[in-house]
Amino acid sequence: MPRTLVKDALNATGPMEVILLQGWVRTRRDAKAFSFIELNDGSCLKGLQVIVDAALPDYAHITKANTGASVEVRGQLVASKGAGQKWEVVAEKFTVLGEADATYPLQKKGHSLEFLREIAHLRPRSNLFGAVFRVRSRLAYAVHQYFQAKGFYYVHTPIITASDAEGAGNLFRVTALDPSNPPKDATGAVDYAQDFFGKKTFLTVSGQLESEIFATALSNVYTFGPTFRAENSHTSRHAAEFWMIEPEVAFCDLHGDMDLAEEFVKYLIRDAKEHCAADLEFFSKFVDKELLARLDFVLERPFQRCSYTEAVEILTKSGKRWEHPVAWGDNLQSEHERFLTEEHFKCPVTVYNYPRAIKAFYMRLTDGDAPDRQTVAAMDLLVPGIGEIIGGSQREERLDQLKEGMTFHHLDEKAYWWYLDLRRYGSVPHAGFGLGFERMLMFVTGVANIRDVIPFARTPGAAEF
RNA sequence: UGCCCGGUAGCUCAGUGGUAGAGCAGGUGACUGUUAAUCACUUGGUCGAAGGUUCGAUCCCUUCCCGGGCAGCCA
Repeated sequence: MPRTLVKDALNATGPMEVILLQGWVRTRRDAKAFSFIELNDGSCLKGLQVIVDAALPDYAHITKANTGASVEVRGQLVASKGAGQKWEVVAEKFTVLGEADATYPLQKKGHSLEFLREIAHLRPRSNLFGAVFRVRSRLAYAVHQYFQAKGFYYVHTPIITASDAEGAGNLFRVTALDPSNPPKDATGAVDYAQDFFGKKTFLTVSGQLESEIFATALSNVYTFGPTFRAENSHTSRHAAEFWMIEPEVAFCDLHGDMDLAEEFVKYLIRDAKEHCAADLEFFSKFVDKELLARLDFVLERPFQRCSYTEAVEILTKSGKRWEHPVAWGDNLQSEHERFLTEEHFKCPVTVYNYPRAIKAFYMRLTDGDAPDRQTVAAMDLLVPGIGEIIGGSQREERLDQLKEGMTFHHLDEKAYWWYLDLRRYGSVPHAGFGLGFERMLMFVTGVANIRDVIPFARTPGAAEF
């Protein structure tokens, strides 16, 4: 007999004569003549109440059906006599498949997130993490739906890369050399020419440069994959391994890029609201009371846009005392970004046209800037509570300007010969951005720590599981 | 990497210079169409580790380990 998921049983339109359920016991309440079991199989947040009558031959096993035990129930789906649920199952056959003794760490009470992180192999069985990872799955799907429906092609950019100077943080080295006895060259340095790839290689920090190759062939492309940064970051919004979505669009300028970013973010929020309503309600109740109101608010209005120069003016005139002074040419600090999105605009803000010196070499030089206020067509999307969720730019499509940019940033043209070739042959204006998938999840779920929206977080000093 | 906070029962925490307590969980019993059930009783601790100060340290000091927050780096 086929198994019925709890989700489908709860959505039943009428009683059912016989139904098979398999899942895990969340809690058991014993009465004199029968027991109540709350059965959860992860298919949805809610569990299904099972009634096991003491007259059943299987009732002897009921004491083994503790919180955490896996069980199988065959029985009748009937309208519940109790309040709190529409349907319940009256067991006819009840089997404990896998016991869980008193050492089972998940109790029928709230646990701290820190504790749950230490038991990352069991935390998906909790309400909160079940909900988080259902939303994560749904949004990953929505990413593909969004881009595929818009005619974007999905490109798999390499995980192992030889580009080591993209300016996006420290890289993890990939090597097959024996670390205790590496080959040396004439100068005594490690000879990577003898390594697996014949050169230094790293885990990717971004698929952007490669996706530009495909954008200048397939027009509209996106990547969605793991990204690695060997930064020693101890914050609630940084991980060493995270997933990033990077669309790259040919024949697109910075404004088209910002439009796309805004539409995409709103699409994901709308999709989660539509397909993960129960899970979002749970977050709204137990994680962040203002979550649903904030998501609605964000959906309803256009994101604010302001140039870096305007942002500096706003910050300067705010009358606020900044820990880090505000000056044109300096990077916006967290406190500045938070002020813009949380206090000044009180909504997501896209800041664009940043000073050239603080941005990457591949960003397009803005025409007509004063010589001492040179900017590039970069944009950051800032959201309340998290800060930067998207970073993007229009890419420099003009060969001479790109070369000049590389000189400006002290990069070696030779290492980027293929990247320059894209500007030599049929170059087109193009733009793209990177959305941190986990940061998006944090925004949608209200979960405040990035370690709690990724199944197995990799952070400095932590690679368990 | 810098600054700050924390580590006491399985979990969440309180506490004191004289070697410890609560709630929940676990166990036993009672009771109940219950629903984080309820009530009674009960088991349970090298107070993160190592040094030091002290007659005596879980408490004070130092170092280390671990967790967390903020900043920088960014997504």
